Order: sequence, then C-alpha cells, then structure tokens
Amino acid sequence: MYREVQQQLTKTVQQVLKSTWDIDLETVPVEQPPDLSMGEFALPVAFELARKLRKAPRMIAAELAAKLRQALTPETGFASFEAAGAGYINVRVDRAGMALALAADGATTGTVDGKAADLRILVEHTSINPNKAAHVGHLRNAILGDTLVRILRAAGYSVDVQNYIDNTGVQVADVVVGFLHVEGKSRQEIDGLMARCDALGAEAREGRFDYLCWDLYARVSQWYSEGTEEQQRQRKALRYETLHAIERGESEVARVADSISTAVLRLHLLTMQRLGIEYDFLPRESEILHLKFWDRAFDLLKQSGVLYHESQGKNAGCWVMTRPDAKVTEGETDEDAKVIVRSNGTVTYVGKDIAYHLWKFGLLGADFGYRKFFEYPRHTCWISSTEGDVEHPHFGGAGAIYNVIDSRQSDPQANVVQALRGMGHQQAANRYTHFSYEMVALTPRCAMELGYHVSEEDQGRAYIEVSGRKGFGVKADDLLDKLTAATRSEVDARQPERAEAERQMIAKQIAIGALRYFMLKFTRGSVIAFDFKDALSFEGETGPYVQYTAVRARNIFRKAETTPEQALEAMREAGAGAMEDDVLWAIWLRAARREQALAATIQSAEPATIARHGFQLAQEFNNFYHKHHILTEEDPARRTLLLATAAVALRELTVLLHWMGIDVPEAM
RNA sequence: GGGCGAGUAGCUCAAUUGGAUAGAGCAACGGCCUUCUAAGCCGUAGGUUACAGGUUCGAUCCCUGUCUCGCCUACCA
Repeated sequence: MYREVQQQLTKTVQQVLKSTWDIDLETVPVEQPPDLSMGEFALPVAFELARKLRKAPRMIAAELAAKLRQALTPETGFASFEAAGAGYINVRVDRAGMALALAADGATTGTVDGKAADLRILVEHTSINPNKAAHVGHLRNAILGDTLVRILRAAGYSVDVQNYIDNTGVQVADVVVGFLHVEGKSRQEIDGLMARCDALGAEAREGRFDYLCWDLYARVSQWYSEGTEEQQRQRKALRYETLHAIERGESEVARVADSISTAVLRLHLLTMQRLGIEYDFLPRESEILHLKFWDRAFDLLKQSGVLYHESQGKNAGCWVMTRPDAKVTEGETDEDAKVIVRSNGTVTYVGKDIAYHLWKFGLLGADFGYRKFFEYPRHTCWISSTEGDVEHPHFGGAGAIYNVIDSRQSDPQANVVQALRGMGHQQAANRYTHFSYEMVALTPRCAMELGYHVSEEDQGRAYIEVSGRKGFGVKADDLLDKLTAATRSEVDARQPERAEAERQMIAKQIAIGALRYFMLKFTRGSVIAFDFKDALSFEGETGPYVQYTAVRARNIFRKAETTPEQALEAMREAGAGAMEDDVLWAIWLRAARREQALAATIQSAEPATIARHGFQLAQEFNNFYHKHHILTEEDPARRTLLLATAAVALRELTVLLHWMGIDVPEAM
C-alpha cells in the first residue's frame, strides 16, 4: 500500500517534470521528513533542478507542488503538497485512508521483488570449527545469519541454510593430538568419555564434551610451544602427521577425529537450537576432499587460465592466481599472487573453497552424498556423506549465496569471487555476497572478571580479541545460562503466581530476546566489545524492552476481552476519523513502512536496520500507551480507534520480533 | 609496504547511503505508579562528527592529505 503510493508519487513527479520542463529524471529520490507534522514524504528534487532551470529551489518547489496538487487529487490518496524549507516539497497522504488499508491487508508481508520466489538463495552461517564449544563470536555469526534467513524468507525468497563444517582442519587435529598424545588416551577411552559426556545430557556444563575440548585445545596449543626445541619440532611433526591422516581418512586417527568432530557438532546444533536457529544442510570438508571436488575444480581453473604455473620467484613450482585488483607488470613475476596449489602438489584452503563455491552455484558438475543427521521438530537437517541415502533433497545449485563470515575472512572470500570471475561466471560472482561483520571482542574488564590474565598493555585497549586457541572467550551456553538466570529471578519477582514451568519458559524467551537483539543492534562494521553489564541489560534499547512493549499491548486485549483482529475489524466499520493525532499516526505510519524497512534491510544486508525499526515502533507505542488510556476512553469511536492502533502495533511488533527470532512471552 | 574497517555526547552506538535543527540507549540530575504491567513515560544537561583542505545549493557520508586504533596480507591449515 505505502509502496504503491510512493511509486505513484515518483511516477507523477517524472511525468510533471517531463511535461513542464522536458526533463527526464531516472530516479526521483523520496525521503522522510524529519518530523511527522511535515508530512509523510519529502521530495528534494527541486535542489537538483535548480542549476538546470536557473531558478531558486524554493520557486521550483512551489511550482512543482502546484502541479502535483492538480495531478494527485485527494481521491488518489494524497492530502497535500507544500513547498517547505529551502526547497523541499512535503507531501501528506490521506492518513485515514492509509490506516484503513493497513487494518485490512497489512498482515500480508508481500514480496520485495516479484521474481523473489524464482531465486533460490543459499545462506551459510555459523560454521564453527568442531573442536571446541561455541563462544560469543559464533553467536554473533549465527544470529546475524539466522536473522538474514528469516528476513529473506519474509520477503518471499526460497532459502536453504547451510552450516559448513571444517572437520578435517588443523583445529580438529589439535584436539585429536591432545586426546591421543597429551592425555595418552586410547580410542576406546575417548569413546567411553564421549559416552559419559553424552549421558550427562545437554543441560550439563561441567564435563560437557565440547567444554572439555575447549580446555584441551588451549592446552595443546600451549603444549606445542613448550619443551626443548627438539620436542617442539617433534610435536609439530605429530600435528601435521595427524592432520594428514585425518585428511586421508580411513585410519584409526581419522575415525577418532570423526567421532570427536561429530560429537562437538551435535552440541553446537543443540546450542543453536536453544536460540531457535536451525539448518538444512551440513556440508563437510571431509566430503569435499573424498569426493575429489578439488580435482574437478583444478581442471576447470586450468582450462580457464585463472591458475598459472609459476616458474620463478618465491612461488616457483606453485599454481597461483592473481589477486583481485593486483597491479601486475607485464613480464615481471607477481610475487604477491595467491598460491592455490603448493609446490608439493597439495591444495590450499582457498583452492578447496573455490571448488566448494563452484558446487554452491551448481558449476562444478559434482554433488555430495546426503544422509539424515539431526531432527528438528519440523524438519530434518542433512549432512554430507560420500555414499549417502538414496532419497534425499538436493542442495547447492543456488541462484545467489550469502556467506556469513567475519571480516577477517574478506581476503580469502575476495579470492574465491576473483576465481569465479576469471572462469567467466560473472553472474555467480555478482550474486556472491560476503556478509561480513566485525568480531566480538571482550572488554578488558570483562576478561578480568572471567579470571583471565590481562597484560598492562591490553588493559589500556578498548577490547581484546577472543581466541579459541588460547581458550580465551565467553562460551555461548554459559552466556545463555547467565542471561536465563538473570531473567528468571526477575520473572519470579514479577510473576510469583505463575507455574514454575511457565516462569522458566518466559525467562528463556526473554533471555533469547536480550541476546538476539544485543547481537543485532550493532551495525555489521562495528566491533562488539562484549561486557556482561551491557549484554545483561534489559532496559532501553534492548530485546526485552521490545518484548515488554508487545506484552503490554496484548494485555489490553486480554483485559478488554477482545482480540486485535476484532479491533481492526471494528475500525474498518467505524472508520479512522481524521487520524490527526500524531501519537497514533506514528504507529500506523511505522506499520506502513514495514515493507520498506524489510527491503532496505535486504538491500544493505544490514539486520540492524530492522532491529532499529522495531525498537522505534516500541518507543512510539510506549509513548502512545502513556498518553492515551484506552480502556477508560468513553467516546466509543475514539476507543475503537485507540484499540485498533494497539492492535496494529501488536501485530507489527510480533512480526518484527519474529523476523529477529524473538518470541513474545505470555507475560513479563 | 599494500588492502579492508573504524574514529560522532562521559560510555556504547545510530543517522533513510549527499538533505531540513546530527539522533537513541546507558550513566548523571529532576519529575511521574489509587490507571490497560514503572523491563515504562516525561524533562534537564551533554557535539568544532579525529585534524587540514577540496568538490556543491547542501558533507558525519564523496575526493586528497595527515594522525590514531583494529583486522587481513605465510607454499601454516
């Protein structure tokens, strides 16, 4: 509705410009006036025309406003056009008309793009190395990724969610080395340990397998750097021996690695499930290796000339690729080229990643095997396999992809895109989005609270990077536990009459709301300096604030013994009056702009946009709630309008929270 | 050395991608519960948008230079 109105406006402006001054304007910028009293749309078009027409912007605006007034009469949904400021044209819409339309069809989301359904999108997120417990940094990734998925689906896209599992990397090898050589455990002992951990259940923390691995991983990293030089050399050799055994597969060591990484992976899935995050498919590096994806990709890369064999300089004997935007002088050796195949014939990580991405776009000519791995209440999560089940869904072959990976990976990501371009897959390269974001770090204070040693130098910094290798960070489940404990005590105090199970449920929902909103409210380019004080805050710009607002709105209907649907229906019958009250109109207008906010969020790939939109609506509702007492309103028409306003606010808040993966609790 | 990101109120962050008076939340101070829930609302105070130039009707945003911070930049994986 709002969108159609805006389109009609821009179209008419174009027509008027054409007929009056014979000017063709490709795009007509439409802005929002700084204040509601100025109207719903602001057109700065007169500024742009000032030079061309040799007239003052204000004059042009006045002239244009008059023309628009004639072209768009009140019957078309517009109320007024006025020249304002230095040359803006402020446009008012028929508020009541728009409100009635919103009351009728505003519940439908609508697609951002008419072709949305045709484009199959693959979003990859989480991708935690399966060798230790998940930490806050992984939470940012998973929450951003999951929210992106929800938003794309809301816009009508068909989305597959992947979680890439690097189960043959050096990180897994390190934990294997830890169990086998540092702790001297046999395979049977490790299996026994995992069985005991498993018996503890998902609720356990101490003794949980991924927690044990967390500590072990840190110890092994330490162990590599200890001892005599000879010992260090041997340990390093052991490390790579183990790594290569894992890569080859089919050995005792490889089987140990597989059971460890699978056990940790299951725990990661449970952790993410606590946050309402689910996956469709788990492609693993082991299959990329064993199904020889690279061999195919290597051929394709050689054929297309993306890779060339370097004969000179430091990379002599390697297959290398020119980096994006590299300045290469003809005849000179490109020392800065990216090595894809080492001189010993082994492929680098970027090489494997290129092969994997060719698969993602359906350009490899090979596929994974698939088997069932994890059951969610409503669907199955599949995992890659060399053999696989006979019947299975098909993943890959996507029209567009989003890789949710932190900004530290932007260089390798750019290399993959470069390779796609070099191979002539322009469209794939254009539809490859590195959804990058800055890391989560800890404030020095937070690190010290957790008992880590913080150097004098680090204490002076704004934040300290977390490090799985050092065992330095806040574990995801610990944080969720802490949040739930905090919300639980608050719920106990506020809702003493409710049953235990219900209070626990509410506490969990609020904890998730706090965490998810916290991770979303920062724009992607901002480093989150994590601190428990901020993360455990439930006031102001927080998830619980928005949830509380929705609960308040819903309580009105409980007390009034009616429903939001009935309230909206009642308004459709009674009319919206003149809708002159800006406090009410702010809410309706916010609702009208939901689609625009959704489109902007996708356009900029910035979930903070939708988070902010929700928060602002909550502020507007609380303002309304404070100024107008609905249930004691005596004028029936007025009461109907107030109730319908609460209904639309509740509807919008619920939708927006849902997009962020946040529930509205029963009570707060 | 090169690449990317950041520098905005005491603190943590926004700013519709170049628009009107740079906005929120914390923290501080002062008010508001006999009311649909105070996880709330209202108010006060807080700014040379790192610095210097430039582009133009108009710059936090674009360009040039300088400074500060972070990350990336190995034939490791």
